[in-house]
Amino acid sequence: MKLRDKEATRQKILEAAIDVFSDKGYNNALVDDIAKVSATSKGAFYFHFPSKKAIFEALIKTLMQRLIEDVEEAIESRHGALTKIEGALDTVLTILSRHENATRLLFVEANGLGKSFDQLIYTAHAEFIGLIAKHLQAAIDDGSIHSIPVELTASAWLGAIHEVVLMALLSPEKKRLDALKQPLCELLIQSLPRKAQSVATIEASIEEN
Amino acid sequence: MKLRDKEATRQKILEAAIDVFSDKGYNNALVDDIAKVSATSKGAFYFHFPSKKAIFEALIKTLMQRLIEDVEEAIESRHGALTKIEGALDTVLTILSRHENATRLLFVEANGLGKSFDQLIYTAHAEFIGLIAKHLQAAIDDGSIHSIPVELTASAWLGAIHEVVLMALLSPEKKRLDALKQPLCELLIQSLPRKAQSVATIEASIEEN
Amino acid sequence: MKLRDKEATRQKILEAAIDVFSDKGYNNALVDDIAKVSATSKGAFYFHFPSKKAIFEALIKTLMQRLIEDVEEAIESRHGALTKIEGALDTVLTILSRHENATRLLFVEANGLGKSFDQLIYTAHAEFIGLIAKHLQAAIDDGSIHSIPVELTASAWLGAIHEVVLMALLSPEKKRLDALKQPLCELLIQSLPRKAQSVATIEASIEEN
Amino acid sequence: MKLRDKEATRQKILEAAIDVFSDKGYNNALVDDIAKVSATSKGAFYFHFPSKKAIFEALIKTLMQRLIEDVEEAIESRHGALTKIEGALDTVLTILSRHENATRLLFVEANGLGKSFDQLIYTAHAEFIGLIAKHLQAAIDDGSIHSIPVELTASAWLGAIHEVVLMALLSPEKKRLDALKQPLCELLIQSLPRKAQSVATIEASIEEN
DNA sequence: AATGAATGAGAATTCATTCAT
DNA sequence: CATGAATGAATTCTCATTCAT
Repeated sequence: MKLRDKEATRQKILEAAIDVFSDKGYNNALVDDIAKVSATSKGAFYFHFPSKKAIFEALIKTLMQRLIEDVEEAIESRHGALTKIEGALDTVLTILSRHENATRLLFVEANGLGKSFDQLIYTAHAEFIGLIAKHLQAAIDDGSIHSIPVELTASAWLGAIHEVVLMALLSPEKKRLDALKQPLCELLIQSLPRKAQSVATIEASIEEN
Repeated sequence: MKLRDKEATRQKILEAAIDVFSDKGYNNALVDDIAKVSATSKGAFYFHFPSKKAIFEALIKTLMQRLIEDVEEAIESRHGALTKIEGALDTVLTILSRHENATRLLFVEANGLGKSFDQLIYTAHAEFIGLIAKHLQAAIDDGSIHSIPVELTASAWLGAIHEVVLMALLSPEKKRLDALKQPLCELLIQSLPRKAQSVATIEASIEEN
Repeated sequence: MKLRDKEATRQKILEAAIDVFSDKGYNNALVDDIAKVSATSKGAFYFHFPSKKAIFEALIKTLMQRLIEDVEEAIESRHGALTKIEGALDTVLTILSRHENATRLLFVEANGLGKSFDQLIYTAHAEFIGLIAKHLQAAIDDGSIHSIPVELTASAWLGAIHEVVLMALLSPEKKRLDALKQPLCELLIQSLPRKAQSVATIEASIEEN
Repeated sequence: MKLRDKEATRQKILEAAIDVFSDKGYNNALVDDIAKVSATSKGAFYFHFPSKKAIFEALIKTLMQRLIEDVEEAIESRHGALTKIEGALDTVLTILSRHENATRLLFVEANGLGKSFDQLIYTAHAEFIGLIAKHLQAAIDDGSIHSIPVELTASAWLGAIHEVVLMALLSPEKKRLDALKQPLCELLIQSLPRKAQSVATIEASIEEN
C-alpha cells in the first residue's frame, strides 16, 4: 500500500507537470504550480524529482518513448512496407491529436530552452526520425518505392508533422488536430516515388482507411 | 550626425540581441548580456526598447520580414511558376545557412516561450506559409502541377525546412547547413505532382543550379 | 531485550551525530545525514530526540561532562597540588587527541551558532574553567605556587589548549594532536610562579612523564 | 560624486554586515537583514558582493588585517623587545574591547561554519600567531627572555586572549572587556621566562601603563 | 518503536526595470 | 542620450519537523 501511494504521488506530479508545462512553457511554469495542480506539495515534488529541469527531461523522454512504442506496436500488426508507413503516420497523428497537452509539450515547449537542452531535443527528434527512416528503407528494399534519401525524407516528414500540428495548436481558431490527420497522411504518402505497379494498391489502402 | 549616432546605438543593440538570444535562448539571455555585447549600457537598451520582450518580438518580425522580402525579390527575377518555387526554396535555404544565429533565433529560440508568444510565432509562420502557398497555387493555376492542398503543403514544406535546419543546428557534428540545401530542395520539388510535359524542364533547371 | 534495542538505537544516533556534526558543522549537518549514518531513520531520530538543537546540546553537555569526569578521576589518583594539575592537563590533552571528532565538535563546531547557543557554550567553558581554577587554588593554598588570579589563569589555559588543538585540527598538514601534548603541558606548568623549593620536584615529575 | 556614493553604499553594507553577523551568527543572519540594516536593498547587496559567504570572508579578512596593522603600528613606536610585546598585547585588547561586534564576529561567529571555512579561520589565526611569534623571537634574540617555543607560545597567547574575550562576551553579566585588559596582559607577560636583569625594567613599564 | 513520504515556511540568489546623475 | 547603481518581486531549492502506516 505504501509503495502504491508513493508511486501514485509521483504520477500525480508527472501528470500535473505535463499540464503546467504545456500551459505555461518551461520557464514560466513554477514548481509551485506543479505542486498546486498535482494537489501534493513542493516537498513532494523535490522528494520525487531532483529539479525542475530533471522532471522536464524525464517527461520529454517518457512521452517520446511512449509515442514511439505505440507507433511500433501499431506497425507490427500491419503487413507490407507501405502499409506499415501509412499505419505509423496514422497512429502518430491519432495519438498526438488525442493528447494535446503532451503534444504541445513535445512540439512547442521543448524548444528554445537554451543550449543546455539541445542534446535532449536532438535525441528525441533523432529517435523519431530513425523510426521513420527505418520503415522508409524497408519500403525501398522491398521494391515498393524508388530509392530516396531516407534520413532526409524522415526529417522532412517529422518537420511536416511538427509544423502542421504546431499551426493547429497556435491558430486562433484552434483547429482540431484530427481533421488534419487524413490530408497530411495522404500528402506525405503521395510524395513518395512509388513504383508503377503498386499505385493502385496504395491508393486502395488509403481509401479504405 | 547625432541622429546617426542614435541609430547606430540602436543597431548595435539589435545585433547584439540576435547573438545573445540565439546563443542563450530568450529566457536565459540577460538584458545585461545584450548591453555588454553591444558595448552600450542597460540605460541605452531601455531608451531604445521598452522591454526585453519587445526587442525580441521586433527581432523576430524584422528577421522574418527581411527573409520574406529577400525571397520575393529573388522570385521576381525568375519566370515560370515552378522555377519561381525552386528559386524561393533555394533563396531561403541560402539565407538561412548564411545567418546561422538569426536562423537559430527564428527556428529554435522562438518556441516554447509560453502562450504570450503564440500569436507572434503564429503570425510569422503564417506569413511564410502564405508566401509558399501563393506560388504553389500559381503553379497549379498555370498547369505546371496537379492540384494539391496548397496551404497544407506549404505548412509541410516550412516544417520540413525547419526540421532539417534544426537538426543541422543541434547535431553534435554541427552539420553545415549549406550541404543540405540542394538535397532538401530536390526532395521538396520532386514531391510535387508535376504534369508529364514539364518534367524535363524542371530537372534541367535543377541540374543547372 | 527490547530496552536494549531502544537504547542501542539511541546510542547509534548519538554517535552518528558526533561524526556528522563534527564533519559538517551544526548548520550544515542534516537530520537526514544523521539518520543515514546511524543506519536508523528520521522517525527514530525524532522518537529519541525532540529536535536537532536538542541532540546537539545533549551531545555537548555529555561530552563535556565525560571529559570533566575523566579528568577528575585521573586527578584523584595523584598527590600534591602541582602534580594534580599536571595530571589534569595530561589527561585532557590525551583524551582530546584520542577523540578527534568529539574534540572538533566541542572546540570548533560549538561556536558561532548565534546567541541562542551562548548559554550552552558559556556553561561548558565555565565548568571546565572552574575545574582548572579549583586545582590552581589548591596549589596556591598548599604553598606550591605564588598567588595568581586563578579564574583568569584557568581561562587563559583553556584558551591556550583550545587554540593549540584548533590549529592542529585546521592546519593543512593535519598535525597529530598528541605531538603537542607534552610541549603545551610544559609551557603551561612553567608559566606558573612556582615557589623556589618545589622547582626540582616539578621538573622531575615532568621528566618522568 | 558617483564613485563616492557607490563606495558609500558598499561601506554601509559592510558595516551592517558586521552588526548582523555578530548579532545572529553567520547562518542565522539573513541577507535580507543586512539589506534592511544597511538601509539599502538586496539588489545593492548582490551588486557589491557576489554572495553571503563572500562578504563574510571579506569581513573576516579585512577586520583581521586591520587589527594586525593597528598592532604593528603601535609596536613600531615602542622600543625594546619586551616593551613591544607588551604594547602589542595592550593594543590588541584595547581594540577588541572597543569594537565588540567586530570582536564577536572574529572570535565567536567565525567558528563552526563547517570545513569550507576552515582555511579562512586557519589563515586568520596563523597570521596573528605569526605576528606574536615574531616579537617573542625578537625578545629571545636580544636577550630579554630565555629561549621558548615561540610558535606554541604565540598560539597559547592567542588562545588565552580568545577565551578571555569570549567568556566576557558570553557571560550573563556581560563583563566589560576593558576591565580584563590589564590583568590578562600582566599574566601573559609574567609567564615569560625573563632574564634576571630585566625584571625590574619590565615591571616598571607595566606599572606605568 | 521505527519508517520514510509528505509538508511548507523559509532563504539565497536572479534579473527586468527604474532613475539619479 | 547614455550610464550603471539600485530596487525588490519572483523563483528554485532546502530541510526541520510531522504523521500515517
